Amino acid sequence: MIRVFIVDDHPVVIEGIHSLLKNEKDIEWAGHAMNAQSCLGFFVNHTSNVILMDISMPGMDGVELCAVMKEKYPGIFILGLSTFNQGLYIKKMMENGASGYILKNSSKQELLKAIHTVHDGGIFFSGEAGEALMEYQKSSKAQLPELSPREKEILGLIAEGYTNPQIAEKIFLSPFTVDSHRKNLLAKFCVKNTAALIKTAAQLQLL
Amino acid sequence: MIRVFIVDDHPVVIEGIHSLLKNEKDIEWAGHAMNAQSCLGFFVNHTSNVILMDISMPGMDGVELCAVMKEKYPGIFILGLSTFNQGLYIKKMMENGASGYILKNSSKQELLKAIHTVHDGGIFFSGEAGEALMEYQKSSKAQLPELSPREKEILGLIAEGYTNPQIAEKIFLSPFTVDSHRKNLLAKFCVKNTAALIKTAAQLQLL
DNA sequence: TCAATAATCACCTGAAAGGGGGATTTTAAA
DNA sequence: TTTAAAATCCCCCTTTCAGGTGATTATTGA
Repeated sequence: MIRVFIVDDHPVVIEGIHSLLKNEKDIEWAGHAMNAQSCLGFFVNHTSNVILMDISMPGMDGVELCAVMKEKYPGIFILGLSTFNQGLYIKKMMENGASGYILKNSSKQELLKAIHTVHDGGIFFSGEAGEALMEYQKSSKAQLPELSPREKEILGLIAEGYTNPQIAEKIFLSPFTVDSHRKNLLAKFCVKNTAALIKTAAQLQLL
Repeated sequence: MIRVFIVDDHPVVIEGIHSLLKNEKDIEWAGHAMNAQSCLGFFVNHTSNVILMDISMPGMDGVELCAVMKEKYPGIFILGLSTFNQGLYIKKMMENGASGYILKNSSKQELLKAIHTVHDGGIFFSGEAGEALMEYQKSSKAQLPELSPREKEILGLIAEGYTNPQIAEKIFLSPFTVDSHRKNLLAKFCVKNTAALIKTAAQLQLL
């Protein structure tokens, strides 16, 4: 018997999935939580093998909650749930122990298949999400340059409108050093000037 | 009798709202569409007074669909529906004839109240959405500077990484002119350099 | 222990951006 | 028709940025 628990802050979504699953013979409704806190508190008394978890929730989001839950209850399988098709989040979710990812605009058939697959220890991706992940992994180096902490810090300050001398004063560095970091940022993002740098960073949600 | 029709690309949402409304005495389920096209095609044969409409859908989005539907069927009331709490979209939706806006993480009570309110010709906003709208309208002038077509064009080219001389060559202008527009952009956005300009524009979804 | 990376600092050069100051001409609205 | 806004153009000067080249010092992982 598959016991499904859901964590989502949208009543409509909880109701919808409940409605889709309630007539399934091999699936039992284990309950729901509307946020990460109540999930952590409430879940102790329940047993569930599969958790459907919204990636974006107020307070602690699904990505973090996923890690905590997997640590406390290694036996459960977590299926990410979202309206978005965001390669970045899917990857983070997987790194934190999720067994798969499904979009809320998936069909009932796809939802059932996903639940069964992860319950059997498999990995499932929504068609589009799967493609997004592939796309992401293929081009991750080009799209998401790995930034050092210092580079992230300086990128943020550049976006705020600070000039090299101002940044240097602010974080107690030589203007030369700040300039080096800035040039490395341009190189890592494969862009020629600040405008393109900030636009790209904004698009990749790094700001 | 209130006849509710829903346009949303998420089966879970359709199912959830259907489930929440099916036991309501004065509400009748008029059907659903999964995208703007099928809504436009399918809706002719149906009568409905209230349409719940997702603002973000593949293809034509709710904002556009709202305008089209209101033109074809002026008698219906449209209630925007979204996971987000985005003042900008709410405003656009309202400008296109919507009677209100509700978040998908609203309670059943709030959903019912919203449906009844718009059916009676009123205007309804989800608590948070309402605040967002107020916040938006209060600060809209400061946050959303009015840009001339030329300025928008040049802003876009700056974001692409083109320099003044390159832009000048591209759109057959003097570099001086491009520079003037650039300086006007900085002034209108109340920022001191390109980095802050692009960040602000990206945050306001102008890119 | 060795290699790789991050982080730091430095200089030179030319190009671009930013802060001022003006000016004329279209175009659209009042 | 007058006015306002947009769009166009020009020049001054200073600062900042970007490209190139080079270096030393942690820190960390293999």
